[in-house]
Amino acid sequence: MPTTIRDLAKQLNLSISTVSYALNDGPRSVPAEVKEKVLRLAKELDYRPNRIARSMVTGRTFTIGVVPSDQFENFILSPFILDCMNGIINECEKLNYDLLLFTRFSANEELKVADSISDGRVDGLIFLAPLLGSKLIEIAHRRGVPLVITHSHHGEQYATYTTNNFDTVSIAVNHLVSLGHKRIAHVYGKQILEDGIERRKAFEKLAKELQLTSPPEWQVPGYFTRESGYEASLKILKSDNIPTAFFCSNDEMAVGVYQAATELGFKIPEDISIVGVDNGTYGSFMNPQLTTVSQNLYGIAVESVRQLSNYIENGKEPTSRQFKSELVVRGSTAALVQ
Amino acid sequence: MPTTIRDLAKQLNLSISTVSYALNDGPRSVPAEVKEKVLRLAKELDYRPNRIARSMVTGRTFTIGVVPSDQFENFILSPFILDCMNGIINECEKLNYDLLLFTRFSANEELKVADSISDGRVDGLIFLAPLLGSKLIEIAHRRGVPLVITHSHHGEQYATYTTNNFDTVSIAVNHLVSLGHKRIAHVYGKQILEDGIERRKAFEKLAKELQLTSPPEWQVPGYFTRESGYEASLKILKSDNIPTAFFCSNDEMAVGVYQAATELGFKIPEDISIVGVDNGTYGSFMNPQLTTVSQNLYGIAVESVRQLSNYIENGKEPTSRQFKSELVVRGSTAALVQ
DNA sequence: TATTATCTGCGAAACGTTTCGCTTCTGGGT
DNA sequence: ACCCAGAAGCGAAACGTTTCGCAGATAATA
Repeated sequence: MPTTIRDLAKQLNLSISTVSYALNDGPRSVPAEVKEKVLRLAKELDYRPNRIARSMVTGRTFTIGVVPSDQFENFILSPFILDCMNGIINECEKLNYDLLLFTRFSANEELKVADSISDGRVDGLIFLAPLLGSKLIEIAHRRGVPLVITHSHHGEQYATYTTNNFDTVSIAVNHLVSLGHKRIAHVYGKQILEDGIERRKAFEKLAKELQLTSPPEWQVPGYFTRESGYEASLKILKSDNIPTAFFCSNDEMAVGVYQAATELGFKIPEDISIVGVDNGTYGSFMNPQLTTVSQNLYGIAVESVRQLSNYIENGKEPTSRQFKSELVVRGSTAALVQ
Repeated sequence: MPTTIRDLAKQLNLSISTVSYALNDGPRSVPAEVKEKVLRLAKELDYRPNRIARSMVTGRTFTIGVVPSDQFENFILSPFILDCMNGIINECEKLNYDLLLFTRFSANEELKVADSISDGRVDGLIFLAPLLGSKLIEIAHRRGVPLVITHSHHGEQYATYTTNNFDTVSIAVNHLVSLGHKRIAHVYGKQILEDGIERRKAFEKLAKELQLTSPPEWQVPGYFTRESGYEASLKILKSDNIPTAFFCSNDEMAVGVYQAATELGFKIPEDISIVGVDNGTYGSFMNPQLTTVSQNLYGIAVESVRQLSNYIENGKEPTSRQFKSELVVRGSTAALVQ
């Protein structure tokens, strides 16, 4: 059995409270020699406070919970999630939080998950790009768990950290247009995620405004995964009506388009230009490197942790923020040659 | 304030213990109607047991801690770590554990980290490819925390889940040799990780045995990162003595070599063959796709979680296992044409 | 009928902390 | 000499559970 504070008190003929004050440097003072005695014995007996017991009385756990969106197997493999996680982890390290990763996110156990995320183990929650219909947020909120949301809104009452999807798409499409492209296909993402829906709408709007050639059969559904990008673009590329450029709602799908295009003998960017969204790590691995719209996933993650922490520690209400997207021109886009 | 078991007991004029038995279906029986009454009120008042309090008395947290190796910034971005984490997460979900990700892994705080990982918040620990000199394992072990180690040994007394590095390297090198390559460079990995050291030794041994041409200036140091692979290979590729193939101690560095080679106008695999290790997700994104030695990172992760869990739940001592590596031939290697 | 088992249910201890209220002692200021 | 502030220290409550030991009632066994 590990040493407890009681063991220390007994061996030193001190009360538990005095030992506690000595160990924690407060909230009451103890004479220097007593403190020293206590610390020495603590070290000798390899004492370390039981965090569970401490949490029990203080109500604090110094742990932040990360809730991935449900129905999202292997979510950690998604470069999008990855960059988010990286920001969260690094900022948590700075602010001295550990991270609890909830694993039971299967769709059919929503209530169990709801209990799991609000059972006192965390000081606050970060919802990572939650699905649109998810009730978890509302439940956690009602139960008084501090929370912030990244990459989605879910109502005015929540603090959200997002980008403006219309701007994002606009940046990508205008880049293509400025290179002379008018015939642009869109591989859109999951339609149960805010980003997926909004970007699709944005592209439709822009296509009209900019008078692009982009018939319905060039609007193809992906699921924000490489495979889906591959499948979706394959259909278009095998048809007899081929666009000169692809706008992909995220980088992963863009990678799939690369693959499809390359397999069919198209050269990137000579035959086909491709733009993605996210500026994930993968993109720069490609050859040619992927042109993309950077979402500052890292910064968004950092900010959401900061605000959550500030609420937990100081009660300062987190305020929503929308981040700017930014064009990252690399090798997968080129001027159209007629 | 959330509803407590005491609230339920008071409202129902029952004792706390009876309510507890009703809620937990044991360890003592309660009449059906009482149980129903309790469950109904529990639902009505949105009662959910405080997990901290439960842990306090049971000593169980149903949480497994993941300890990344120290001095490893942005570790989650490493595809190697990623695949490990993915296996861990998925298996934890199956076995109903949540995951605590320790964040304070800065080198200069080893003792703090040591306390952090052994303060009662987890039922067991997984050490993810720990550094060779790390004292954390020994400390945690001494303190009685159940633990397993992946991708490293650290002494007979620990349960470890690894691959045979000599075999791994041998598979890669023999593949190259079978294609006619004799002039092979090696971008080796971090020399504070067991994998880095062992693979380097293995390559040296094999180079001798197979009478390869691989002068010292072709043994270049990388740090298991893409950047380091790029830098390391650049030197070789810019010299006037160019190998026909590169063996890279992991996929990430191989990606760096791709980049360097491509920039300098070498064609893969026509001019230069490249083999990596790990079979990480990235490799299949490359063009041509990377030939690699698969390490079954996922399986290793799954097994380590299983064994750890089996020890926690049933006291069954975890037993070390060594996993087989496997050649995955893709597009980055080709027969040597002279 | 007497004895023993089973069912109900309660009270209280225990887990390991933090912290409040209280008492006693010391020393400085009038 | 007296008062009061502050220091030093102790005991106990509190956090919210689980579970043990007991006791009384009811049912089963001989």
